Amino acid sequence: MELAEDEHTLVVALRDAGHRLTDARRAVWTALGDGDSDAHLSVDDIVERTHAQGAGVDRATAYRALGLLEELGLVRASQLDAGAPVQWERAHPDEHFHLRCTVCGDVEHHVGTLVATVREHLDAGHGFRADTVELTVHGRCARCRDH
Amino acid sequence: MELAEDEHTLVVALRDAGHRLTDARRAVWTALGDGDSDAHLSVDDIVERTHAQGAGVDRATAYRALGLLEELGLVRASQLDAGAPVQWERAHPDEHFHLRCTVCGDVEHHVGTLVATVREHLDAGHGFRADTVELTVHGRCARCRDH
DNA sequence: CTAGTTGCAAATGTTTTGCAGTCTC
DNA sequence: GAGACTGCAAAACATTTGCAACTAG
Repeated sequence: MELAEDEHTLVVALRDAGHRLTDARRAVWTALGDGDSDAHLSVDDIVERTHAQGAGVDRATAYRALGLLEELGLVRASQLDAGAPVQWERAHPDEHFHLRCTVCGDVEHHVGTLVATVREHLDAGHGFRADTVELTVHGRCARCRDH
Repeated sequence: MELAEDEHTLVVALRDAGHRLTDARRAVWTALGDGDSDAHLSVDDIVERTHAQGAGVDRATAYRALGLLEELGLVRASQLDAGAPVQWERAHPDEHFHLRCTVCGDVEHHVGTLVATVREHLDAGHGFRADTVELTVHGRCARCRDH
């Protein structure tokens, strides 16, 4: 049931944009949904997971699939660390941003009004129409803050 | 006068941390101060400027110098576009973030209370102690918003 | 003089691209 | 069947590193 719903999202988005549903795209999409949905996966992580699933996808193909899914608004890329490989996650309807703990390395999502606040603030006060708000905070999480 | 003050900042920071003042570091620092101080320069831009100044610095050396100056808090790196080369600017005492116009490509600085607001919000409401807040907004600036 | 720095060249790691074969629609 | 898609290998980038020569303190 969950799987079916997942696939449905993918199928519809691809077809509506005139693209084909292929094993590779399905495998990448599935890999992003595995386990905890908060996962931030590098392209290599994703490729690895597709192999574990039995439908091994090539790295180049994974890059192409992710690029397409990003265009379609199904996935989201973030550069949590400059220089490090880009990390991918399924797009979430709520705007959120990333809290990266520099001690334990954990990445949490933070959903809230903050992004909307930023957007309004800029529109009203600055005439800037925000499309995407990329907010990453590095610091120490509640567990690690006292060392 | 302005140049002398510039250099002073650099000299003091380097010496206090036990590093040497070299032509290469001075050239990189100067390159970042050239022209409009709002410039966001890639490493290649910086190298190019050092050559224009007459004190040509190697790319590897520029990377090393920037890494050091970043540690000393004199410069700041930002990844305005995932995948694109990192861009550098002199550190500014005010916390600010970047507004990137997707039409004209311009990058403006926005100084204000927003970053502090984010920081407080996370500390009070979430127990997260923020060290660095990286906020980049992509959208259309006041000039380009109406196409 | 001596350890910190530099330039050059080569290595690393990520992402992109060209192309012949494959598979979806 | 036609054109979109894939895998493989090679290319293109940004960034880092090893090392011998150089130089600031």
